[in-house]
Amino acid sequence: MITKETSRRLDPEKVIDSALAIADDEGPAAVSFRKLAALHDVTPMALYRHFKDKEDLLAALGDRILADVVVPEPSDKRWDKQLHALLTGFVTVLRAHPRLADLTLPRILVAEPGLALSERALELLTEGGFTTDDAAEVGRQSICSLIALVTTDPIALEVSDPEAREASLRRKRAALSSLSPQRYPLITSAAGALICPSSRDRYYDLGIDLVVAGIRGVLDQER
Amino acid sequence: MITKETSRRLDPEKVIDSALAIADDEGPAAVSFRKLAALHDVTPMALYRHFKDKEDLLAALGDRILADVVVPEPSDKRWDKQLHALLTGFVTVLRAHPRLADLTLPRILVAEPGLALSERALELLTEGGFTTDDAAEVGRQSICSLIALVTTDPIALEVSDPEAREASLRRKRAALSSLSPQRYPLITSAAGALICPSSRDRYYDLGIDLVVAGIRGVLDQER
DNA sequence: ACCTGAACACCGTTCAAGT
DNA sequence: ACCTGAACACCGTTCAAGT
Repeated sequence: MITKETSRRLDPEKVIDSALAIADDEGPAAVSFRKLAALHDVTPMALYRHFKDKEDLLAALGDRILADVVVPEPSDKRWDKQLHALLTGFVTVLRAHPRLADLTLPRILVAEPGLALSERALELLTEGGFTTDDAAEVGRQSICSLIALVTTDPIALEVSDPEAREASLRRKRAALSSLSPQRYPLITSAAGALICPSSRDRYYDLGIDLVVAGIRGVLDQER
Repeated sequence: MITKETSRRLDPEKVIDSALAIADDEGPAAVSFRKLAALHDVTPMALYRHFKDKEDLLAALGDRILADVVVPEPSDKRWDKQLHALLTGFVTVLRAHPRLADLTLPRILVAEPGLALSERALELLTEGGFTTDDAAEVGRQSICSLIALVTTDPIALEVSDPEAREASLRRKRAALSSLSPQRYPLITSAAGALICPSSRDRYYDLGIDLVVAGIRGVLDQER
């Protein structure tokens, strides 16, 4: 909920609260200093005391999201199982803010929970057999893939505007169903799955499985 | 290059040329109807004859990029080798416009070369053993991962502004080197690889390998 | 059909000034 | 230290009008 603040002093954490609410609802582009200022009964310029510029404000949103990351305790399970659990936890955090997952990428090696996640991922990857440098590159790309998974979640998008969502789905369906089944037999027969996966949990399970299986795969083929 | 147009009639294809040049140089956000209008000696509103709104203009950029996609002829090689080649071709096209790779996602099932690519990918995935629906979901996520690979290419970003790039790298390096090696031993020792991979070709080879290995992996574990 | 002109409702950000 | 006010240089888009 976006509620109007009426306290005397401007609290940057409360500004971030508002910004997060707006961004969740209408996307990061809808966040503006002017809107936030009005919400907090202050001049737009007052915000520049606490945020260097808009990029800095969005970075604060990324940090806020990453604050929810928890790193599971090491267990006796195989390294790849533990990595799977670690990445699943990361994705769960991102899923709370589908339109904002991107904001976390530039903050992962800055915000503390991002660092803890990264360090643990590198531990598990080296335990699996990667060199430190290879672990770094593989880990980096895995994080990017998982962020993309959430960002392009075809179900979550525009939850706040269900009619726009329905309209968008109908448009896509119409476009695909107008294709020639002779020329595109597989696309037309898989139209449903291409537009929108059957289950959201299945979508995420598959996405995470693909990432972890890819990691195991490149490890095997390098030996 | 962004050059000024002086023809009588407004040619939408030439507007797209300019828009692509601006977007490549300064990012999609820097593309504006007003700038394009000035470039073509026309009122901003004149562009609305040819583009419904800004989203429509960016969609045209996505289509323009996808126009370069070529689908390799079927060969006798294994399905996964052929898929690897198909996806490598796709990534090569995207790499020509690192900041714009995102624009292609909503156009893949609309623009003809995107459809041809998708149909061929589904053929190869079903040949590998996926059901049509699973092939659709796996293909979808692979495309998303590869787009993310290009979008987050740590080397390509801000090529137009090399000093900003250097400054950004220096800032990241400073941030990582200020971390405690006791608390983050792997991050600090892998700092170089985390900030910027050694080789660009290696970066892309690894990214594509991860995707294809992931596909093979989930296929095996489902049997 | 194709383009113009003026206007509306927004932006981020700088600068100088107030308390 | 913290906030204001006015201004600058932008945006996308609507509407009514011109040829």
